[in-house]
Amino acid sequence: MPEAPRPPATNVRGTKMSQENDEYFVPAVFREVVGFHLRIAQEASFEAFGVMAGKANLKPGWYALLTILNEAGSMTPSELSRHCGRDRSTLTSTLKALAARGLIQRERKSEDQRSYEVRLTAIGCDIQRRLHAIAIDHERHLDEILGQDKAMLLAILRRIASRV
Amino acid sequence: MPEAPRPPATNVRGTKMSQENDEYFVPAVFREVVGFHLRIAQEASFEAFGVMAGKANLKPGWYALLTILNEAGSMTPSELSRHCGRDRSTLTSTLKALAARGLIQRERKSEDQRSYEVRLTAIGCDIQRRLHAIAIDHERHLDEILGQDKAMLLAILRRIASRV
DNA sequence: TATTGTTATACTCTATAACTATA
DNA sequence: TATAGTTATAGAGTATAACAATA
Repeated sequence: MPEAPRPPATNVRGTKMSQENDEYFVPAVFREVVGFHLRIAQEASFEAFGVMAGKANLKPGWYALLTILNEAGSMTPSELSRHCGRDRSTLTSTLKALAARGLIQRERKSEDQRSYEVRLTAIGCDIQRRLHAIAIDHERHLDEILGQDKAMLLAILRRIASRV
Repeated sequence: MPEAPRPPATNVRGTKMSQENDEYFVPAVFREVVGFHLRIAQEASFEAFGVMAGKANLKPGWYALLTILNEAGSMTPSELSRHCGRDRSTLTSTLKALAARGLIQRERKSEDQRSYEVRLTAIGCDIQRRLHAIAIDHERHLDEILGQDKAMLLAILRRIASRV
């Protein structure tokens, strides 16, 4: 099924290639492969967001957590981990860092002494807002790239995520 | 910009949620965010491939390398790294493992004693074929999900990757 | 000087298993 | 016994910097 060998490309992703239409390098075998293009597009998008956040000295990895908290008001770490789709244990160190920097506050639950509610502090709200502004900016950029196709892209991606 | 707080969801990705149309959990704020859905779709697709490869006791991470080598015939590690869009140093340990298992062979270049050509052995070709069969299978599954929309999705993803 | 492959090192993100303190 | 949060540990996957050999 792999295509015939090709003259060795001397190119890198991001470099214009004379034989291709794409502006980034794609090994011939992967040209029509959905998973490949999904990965490249996802990496490009995430990196662009990360660069913008980095310029503002903000951790891109905080964005999802802070935003979910901002939306929910408060939540336990276990609830948060379910909202992120990641294991509880992966949140501990991040929550610790967020607390140490005063972005979140923890409050023991009276009904269940094992657990506690996490909520944003004023600083946390501010940082969330700044990250969100970057995300909005990034999304606007994607909107420009996507034009009329955004709704269709989202529908297709949802279909992949729920049925694959 | 974030929407109003919602009742805390008790759900996890993959679980049906009564209030949503999606079959997996999506925090309200991220519902129309391209980057979020890109990530979820990419993870789902990659994981599905990984599960299939795992069942055959094959490392999904080998697929790209072996397939590029199969296509090109032979290549130096530096060339390979450029084709993958990763730093040279990230390939060393994988190439070592592939050589140790007899999937690739290395041959010193006469013109440049610093470098060598990597090519698949018969075993390497076989493993590549098996991984490729899984990839084809996976792609067929995606084709079923995508139907007529595949070409459009690929075009949109290429646009994101090259312009973001 | 520049490049190739390698090493050392580190950082991010993720997971599992076991621990503790509660329930 | 079961659950919430934590810890220890590990494994991908990636990157940068520096080194030896060679160009």
